[in-house]
Amino acid sequence: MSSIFALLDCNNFYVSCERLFNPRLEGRPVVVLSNNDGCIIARSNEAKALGIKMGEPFFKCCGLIAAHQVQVFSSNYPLYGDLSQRVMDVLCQLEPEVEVYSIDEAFVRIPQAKEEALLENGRHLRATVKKQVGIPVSIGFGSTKTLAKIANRIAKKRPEHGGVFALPDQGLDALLATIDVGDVWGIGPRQSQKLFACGIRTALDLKNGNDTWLRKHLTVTGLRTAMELRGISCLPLEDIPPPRKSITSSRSFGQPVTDLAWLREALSSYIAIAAEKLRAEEMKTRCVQVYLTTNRFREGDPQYANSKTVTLPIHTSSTLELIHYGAEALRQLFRPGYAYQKVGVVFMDLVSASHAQGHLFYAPPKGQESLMRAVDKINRRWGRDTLHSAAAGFLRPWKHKQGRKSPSYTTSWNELPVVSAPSIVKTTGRAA
DNA sequence: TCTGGGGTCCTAGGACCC
DNA sequence: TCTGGGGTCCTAGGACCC
Repeated sequence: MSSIFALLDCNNFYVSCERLFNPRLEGRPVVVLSNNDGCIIARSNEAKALGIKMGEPFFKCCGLIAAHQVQVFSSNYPLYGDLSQRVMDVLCQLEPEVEVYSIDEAFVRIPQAKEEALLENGRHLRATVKKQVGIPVSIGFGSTKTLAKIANRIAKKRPEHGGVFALPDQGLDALLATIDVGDVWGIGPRQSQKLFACGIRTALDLKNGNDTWLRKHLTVTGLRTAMELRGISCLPLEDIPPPRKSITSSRSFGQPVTDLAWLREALSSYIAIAAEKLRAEEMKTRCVQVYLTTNRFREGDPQYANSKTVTLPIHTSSTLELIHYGAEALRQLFRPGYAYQKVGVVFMDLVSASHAQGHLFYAPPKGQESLMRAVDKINRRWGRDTLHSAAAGFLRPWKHKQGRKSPSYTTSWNELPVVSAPSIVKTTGRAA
């Protein structure tokens, strides 16, 4: 029996998370910034209406933001991650076949049904998430993932549908003719430009494109997208996430760094973050890539960017071992006389911890695994960085900016929201 | 002054093999 | 006059996603 895909997408997710604990933000323009308070990565509808663009550098729209009293927040991933989990939990309780696609999106596979039944189901999901978590979502239905994406877009952009929309069988082409080809999932700016130049301007044009031409100019992924627009499902629901292939950790510095010792500190702390994730997923790595780069936007400055990959004797998940190899790679990469903007680490060649190969002639340092288990346990209980490698430093002058972060309301005991009823209780705590 | 971070997939081209 | 064909594996770079 054929099935239908639904895409559930949280509206302006990070902004909605901020509003949940700060209702005064309702109806006002709000934006959330990327790490290091660099770019705009989430906007309320009011902020979008002001013309603030996604991905725009913060410093470029400061004027607009001040003039309209736009509320600005640093990103608060512990909060967003926790609320995302709650949304997905609700969804999984209501639907058996769910693929969590990103922090704010999930695909659901449901049996084929009449349009009105789909819409009814969607309205129920939407109301339940709103009631139990408080986050507004939009839901779109289509016969493939790509079509569900388009339906979701229509649900979000056209308020008359009340946040839920199902693509009809009749008149689908007329709808696709209203969608820019660049707004189709999988068609990015480069391909969009190429397609436009060749007269393919809408989703309908792409759907009707010539297969040989599409294969040649957009590769198999582009052809797959066209097939999906025709209602031929090429992208299955991945309700069991495939094993992860790499883990990255990197940050831009709050200010340029020239000194190898500071770079090593920063790198060590990023390695610690990535290694913690590695252990949390019960995996090990044998391949560590370190990279560093100067600020490419400062065209007058001398530029340098490079990376080095080292292969370890055997797989490991020990922060200390990984820092050891990472630091050596960094030492080889480092060139004096540059103002560095970022270092980062990538773990590749990941295997499940229980399937890691041993080595006939190499014995890993003893006691690392139990040490790391203890460190993780302490940090889970008392907060990240309660216990960390000395290599990751203490002063951390390189640390990124995060000047406008809201509290971690739902994940830190010290930052719980405080609700007060002034006529009854005089609060002594910090106001929420 | 100030421009994010973390992923995946695909292809072309080189190295190497028989 | 005349220099094969077919295959695998690896990597760097590009494109896309949120």
